[in-house]
This record gives sequence, structure tokens and C-alpha cells, in this order.
Amino acid sequence: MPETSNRKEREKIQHRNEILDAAEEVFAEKGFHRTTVEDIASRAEFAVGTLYKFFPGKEELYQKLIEMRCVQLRDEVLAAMDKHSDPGAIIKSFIDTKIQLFKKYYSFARLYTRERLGDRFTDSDLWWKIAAPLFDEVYTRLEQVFKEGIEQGLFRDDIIPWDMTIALDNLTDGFMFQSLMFPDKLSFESKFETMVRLFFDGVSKNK
Amino acid sequence: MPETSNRKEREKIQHRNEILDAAEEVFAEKGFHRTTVEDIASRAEFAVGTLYKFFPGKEELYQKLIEMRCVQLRDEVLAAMDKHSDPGAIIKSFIDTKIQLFKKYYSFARLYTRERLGDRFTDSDLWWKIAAPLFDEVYTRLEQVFKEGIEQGLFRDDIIPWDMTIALDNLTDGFMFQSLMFPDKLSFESKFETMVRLFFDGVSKNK
Amino acid sequence: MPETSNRKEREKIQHRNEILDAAEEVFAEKGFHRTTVEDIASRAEFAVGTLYKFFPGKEELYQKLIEMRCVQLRDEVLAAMDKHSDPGAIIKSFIDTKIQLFKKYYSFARLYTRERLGDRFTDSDLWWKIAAPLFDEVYTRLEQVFKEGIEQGLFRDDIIPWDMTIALDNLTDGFMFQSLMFPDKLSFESKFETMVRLFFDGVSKNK
Amino acid sequence: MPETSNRKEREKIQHRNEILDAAEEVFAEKGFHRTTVEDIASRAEFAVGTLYKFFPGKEELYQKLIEMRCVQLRDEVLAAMDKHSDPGAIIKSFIDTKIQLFKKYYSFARLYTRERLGDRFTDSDLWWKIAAPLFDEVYTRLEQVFKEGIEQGLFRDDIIPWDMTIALDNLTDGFMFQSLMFPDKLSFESKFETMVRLFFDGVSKNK
DNA sequence: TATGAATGAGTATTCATTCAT
DNA sequence: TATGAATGAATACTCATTCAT
Repeated sequence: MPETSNRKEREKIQHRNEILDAAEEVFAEKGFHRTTVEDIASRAEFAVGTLYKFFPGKEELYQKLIEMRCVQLRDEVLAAMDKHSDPGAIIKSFIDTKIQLFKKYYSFARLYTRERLGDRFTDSDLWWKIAAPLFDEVYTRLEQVFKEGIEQGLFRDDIIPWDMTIALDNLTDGFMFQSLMFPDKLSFESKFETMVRLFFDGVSKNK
Repeated sequence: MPETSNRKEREKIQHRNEILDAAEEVFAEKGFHRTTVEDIASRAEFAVGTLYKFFPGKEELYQKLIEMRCVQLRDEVLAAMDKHSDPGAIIKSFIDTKIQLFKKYYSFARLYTRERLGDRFTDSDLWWKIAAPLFDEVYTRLEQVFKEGIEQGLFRDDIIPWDMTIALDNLTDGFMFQSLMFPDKLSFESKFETMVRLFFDGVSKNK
Repeated sequence: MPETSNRKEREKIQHRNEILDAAEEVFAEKGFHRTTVEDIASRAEFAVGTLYKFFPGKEELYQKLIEMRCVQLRDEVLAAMDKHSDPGAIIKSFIDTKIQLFKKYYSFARLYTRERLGDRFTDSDLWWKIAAPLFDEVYTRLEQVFKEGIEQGLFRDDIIPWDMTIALDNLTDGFMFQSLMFPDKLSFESKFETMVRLFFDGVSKNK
Repeated sequence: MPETSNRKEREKIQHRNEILDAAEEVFAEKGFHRTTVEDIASRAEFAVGTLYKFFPGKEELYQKLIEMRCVQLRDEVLAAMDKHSDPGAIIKSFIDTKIQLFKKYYSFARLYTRERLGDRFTDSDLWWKIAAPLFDEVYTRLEQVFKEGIEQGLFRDDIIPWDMTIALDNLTDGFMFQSLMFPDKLSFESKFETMVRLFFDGVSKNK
């Protein structure tokens, strides 16, 4: 009997994930407003009613989706950074991991870049209560890395750690945006070197 | 009689601009989808029907608004850059002008950062036919500046002009985003020096 | 110009009343839940959207309808009672007026008897905030009449005025219910005499 | 084996009654439309599917519930009346029994007063085929009692037996309604005397 | 037999757009 | 020309019912 219960439990989680995956795809393709619940349901091969067994509404489904991916991203980024101890290596690994995740969660990347500053994200609790604290963990970690780099004499001592953090994240995001919007001119991956060099040349003490 | 016609003509343009200004405010506050035509009409102190005398629909009103501001931005940015001949000075003036325009067109800045990658912007012709070509003009100009800087031996010869263009624009945008989303941690204006230094230190030949 | 404004204003009120009348008919026929907004709209010969210009929703439309009729009923019942000074005559006029109003507002009578104790009526503010205070005015008036009748030695001094009020109202309602539910066995109107006699025989001092 | 079959049979009836009891409670609390099958199932501590083993649908469950209670009420009312032979005593026992049943079947009383004239009750066969014939049995019995009272010279000979029947039932119902809707002003039970006196004073020959 | 996950038809509500005045 | 009342297509959400396990 626990066997059956486990299977059912696993199936339920599986179905929930199928719905989230379908939603991610459709939201990425059409944006939040142009996506109908019917769209998601048929993509997931469920009836609309079934979606409402798992999520109270379209809005909450969207939020859970964003939250889930943000948690994954934070976890994977921090895990990757924790494998290194040298500030330079940590930052390189941050950039590298963002690229990997961009490819791994391509639909989400599109969704995120789409909605990042849309009304869904900025106004609601989604940003302030869910995403921002997760971002903040990564930002705080990066800020710390810059501080350590300065202390260890690796980075110039006139840089402001927080500003460098913002700059680094937006630079990587910016190349991501560009590769989505000018896909012919710029492949994100190939620019790894450009970013790293630009950034380190600006930051490092002795070049 | 031409007098009358002129006054009417002027009044018409005036009304059109009032509508566009109202729309900009409301779109910036609520986003495209949550803004109703009624919202815009009452903000502009016109009847809804009147809006349809000036624009064929909500979508087109939005597009004209974006287009108008993009043209203005391009014009003002290029005009500011054209006042200088030294590559370094041109780039500094680009950054400086973005900050000025951000303040001057604050509503639009909010609207733009909001919608930049939303479905309205990316999917439709709005981006590909209207905004992208205008962006491209500025980008092409910047790329040219970097090329000249390299040729004149001011910038390192291993940088890729186009990449630097993208990096520069996204770095400034990134700080703009941040100042909107973490207004307490970061005032855009005060970061001018940070950006300039970071960028030039990474790019310049002799530091 | 005030002429035009007046006509428009009058037309608007007219349309609102047309919607309320249509709603009353359909609610009386099908009950609240089985009535769709589309039903009301097509009965009123308007589009659904138009209904929402006048009322925030189906629920509120229903409430306004009940409220309007309850106010009318109170006004007409009290006005009729105020034409008399003799307690017996006042009570006869109360009964008589209820019969008249039952015929005049037949749709509402059906609606009211239908919903009187349904969940719409009893749970919500509709009863406690809207209808009950109006009922109470009439009940208080009746109670007063019974008191005066006792004081004037017309009614037995062992009756309890409030109980008589309740009894009288429910007796008349009861015959109304019956005439709706057993239309063949009982016509409400023809029972005027029965009610009056039953009631006065039970209440009057000297028969 | 018949033992087992009997137990199973008994269990089945037990479960059916548990479902009906749960349904009665929830319907009384929320009304027919606002009650979901899920509500009933969880109140009865069964799965929804199980309910459909016992009843073809929500509507039929509701009807069976009403029917069952109406039959019980008829049986208990008629049984109580049959214990007496004197017309006055029979009528007193009718009133008294209604009070007892109102307390005994409080949930049903709430449900009945709620739905009595709602669309479920009046439109469908529920009223005309199920409840009305049962009511009619009691009404016919009461009518007969009034006839006998007249014949025996106990009641005035100018009363109409059927009208008195209707009046009596509605008077008791009316006080029931009131005690539900103005619970502070009127406790049904305490009004027994009032009702009896009012009614008998109106009906009896020599007062 | 009992379960409860899945179904999908049905409905209230919104809002861009039209057009008679 | 300007108005704003009227329109109705589009869509999120509910819940009675089914059926595979």
C-alpha cells in the first residue's frame, strides 16, 4: 500500500512538473497575457480543470514557475561558485555557469528576459518577495568575492564591490538579451572570452 | 482662412501630443495590458472616440509612442555624440546623454525598461521595423567610434568594436534597471563615474 | 445644451430601468442561479457589456433590484396605511394594499417568494442591511397600530402587538405563497375576506 | 453467508444515511448551488465517487433527501394527530408536533425554509410529484378536522376548512421563519401559546 | 467496492472598438 | 469635430460527473 501511495504521489509530482514545463514553453513563446489557460492545458495534454487542481489560478501558476526556476538558478550558481576559492576563478565560474544555465533553461531564459521588467515582475510580490531575495543571495556572494579579491590584492582597491556585482550581472544579462534579439550578430556563448577579458581588464590590479 | 486652418492644425498636433503624453504616463505606470483605452482617454481629458480619430487603435498608439521617443532618443544621442571628435569624449558623452535622457524622459524610461523584452516589443514589427533600425544607427555609430579609437591607438587593438558597443549599452541600461528596481541601493546618476572608469579601464590602451 | 443633457440623462435612467425590469422577469422565471447575464441582456435587448456599464455585476444588479422594489413596497404600504386613522381600517388597508401590490408587482412577488429565504437573501447584507430595515419600518408601524387598538379598547388587551404583526404579515404572505403554488385551489384576491375575518375575529374585543 | 450479506446490506444503508445527513447539513448551511459534491463527500468522509454509487447525481441526492424528510414529517405529524380524536386537540397536537419536528430536524427546517420556494423546489417534479402529495395528505387531514369541528359545533360554521388549513400551516411556518430571521426578537417555541390562542379565538364558536 | 484524478461544458466579466448624435 | 453609450468576442475559472486503479 505505501508502494501505491508512493507511485501516486510520484505521478502527481510528475504531472505538476509537466504542467509547469508546458507553461514555461508557452509563456516564453507568447508572454503572460497572450497565453491562455487553454493553451497551457493543451500543451501539457491535460484539461483546463486539471490545472486548477494543481494551481489556484494562472497568476499563481506563473509565480510558482518563476520561483522554481529562480531557486534552481540560485542553487546552481552558488554551487558552481562554491567549487572555487580563488576570487578570479569564482567570477569566471559565475559567468560560465550563467551561460550553461542559459542553454539548459533556454525557455526560462526567454521568459525571464521577456518579463523581467514587465508589470508582472516589478509590481507584484513576485519580484519583491520571491525573486529579489534570491537575487540578493547571489549578489551578496559576488560582492563578498570582490571584497576578498581586493583584500588579496588581486583587484584594484578603488572599485566598489556592489557596483562591480551589478555591472557583472548586467553585462552577462546584456549579452544574453542581445543574443536573443540579434541572434545573427552575436552568439552568447562565443562571447564568454570577450566578457571575461573586458571585465578582468577593468578590474584586475596588474595587467 | 489659412490662419484658422493653421490654428486648427496646430491644435490638432497639440491634442495628439497630449494623448501621447497621457499614454506614456499610464503605460509606464501599468504596463500595456493593464492600461485601458479609457485610462488613457481620461488621463488626456478626451473621450475615447477622440483617441480613435488620432490613432487606429491601442496597439498603433503604443507603437507611435515608442517610435516617437526612439526617434527623439536617437536624435539627441547622436547630436550629443556629434559635438565631439575624440573617441573617448564621444563615449563619455554617450553615457552622459543616456543619463540626461533617462531623467528627461523618465516615464518613457520606465516604459522602455518595462516593455523592452515583453511580447509587444520583441515579436511585433515594433522592434524589428521601428526600434531596431534606430538602435542600429546608434550602435553603428558607436562601433565606428571604437574602430576609430583603435586606429588612433587610444583603445586596445584586441577589443571587438561591436561587442564593446553591446557591452557599453547594456552596462548603462543595467545600471538604469538597477536604479529602478533597487532605488535605495543605487542612484543611477552617481554611478556615472563608476561606469566610465570601469569601461575605460577595460578598454583603454594605457592605464 | 441642458436640454440635450437632460434627454441623455433621462434615456440613461430609462435604460437602467429597462435592464432592471428584464432582470426581474428572468430572475422570477428561473431564479438567480439559473439566470445568466446573457439571459437578462437579451431580454432587455442590450449587449452584456451594456449591463456592466450600469451595474458592477450580476450580484449587485440583483441587489439593486430587490432594494428598489422593497423601497417601493414600503413606501406604498405606509402611504396606504397613513390614509386611515382607525386601527381596524389601517390593518384592513395593509392587507388590501399587499394584495394590490402583489398584482402590481407580480414578477417581483414571484421573485420575492422564491428567494425570500434562499441563500442570496438570508446570508448576505441584502437581508440584514437592505431589506430588514425596510421591513422593520412597516413592522414597527403595525406594532404601533396594534398598541393603539388595544389602548382604544378595540382589540383584546391580552394580545402581544409584535406577535400580531408577525402573524398578520405571515398570514398574508402565506396566502400569497399558496396562490402561487396551488393556483387552482386558491386565488389570493378572493381570500381577502377570509383573512380579514380570521384575523379580526381573533383579535377584536367584542365580536 | 446471509449473515455477511446482512451486515453488508446494513452497512450500505448506514453509509447512505451518513451521506444524506452530511448533505442535509451542508445544504442547510450553504444552499443547493453553493454546496459542491466535494463538500458533501468530505463532510460524509467518503470520496466523491462513492456518492455516485448511492445516488445518480447531486440533484437526485437533494431530491431523495427532501423526500425522505417530507415522508418522515408527514408520518410523524399524522401519527401525532391520530393520537387524538377531539378536533381542537388534534389541531393543538399539529402545532405542537411542528415545533418538536422543527427542533428535531433543525438542519432540515433551515434547508426547507431556505429552499421552499426556490427554483429547485417549485419548478421541478420535486414539488409537484414528491412534496405536494405529501403536504396534501396532511392538508386533507387538517381540512377534515376542521369539517368535523364544524359538524360537532365546536368551530364556527362560516369558516372555510381549506382556508383554515392554509392559514394554520402558514401561521406556524411564519413564526418559524421569523425565529430564524429575527432570532433575538422571537423564539419559536415560546410563541406556541400565542399561535394557539390567536387561532382558536378566531375559529372557535364560543369564546 | 471505494477512490479521487481528470474532464470539459458552462458563465461572469473585461475592454478594444464602433457609430449615432 | 468630439462624444461616450453600446457592442460582443475573448477568457479565467468552477464543479458535476466519469472511470481507471
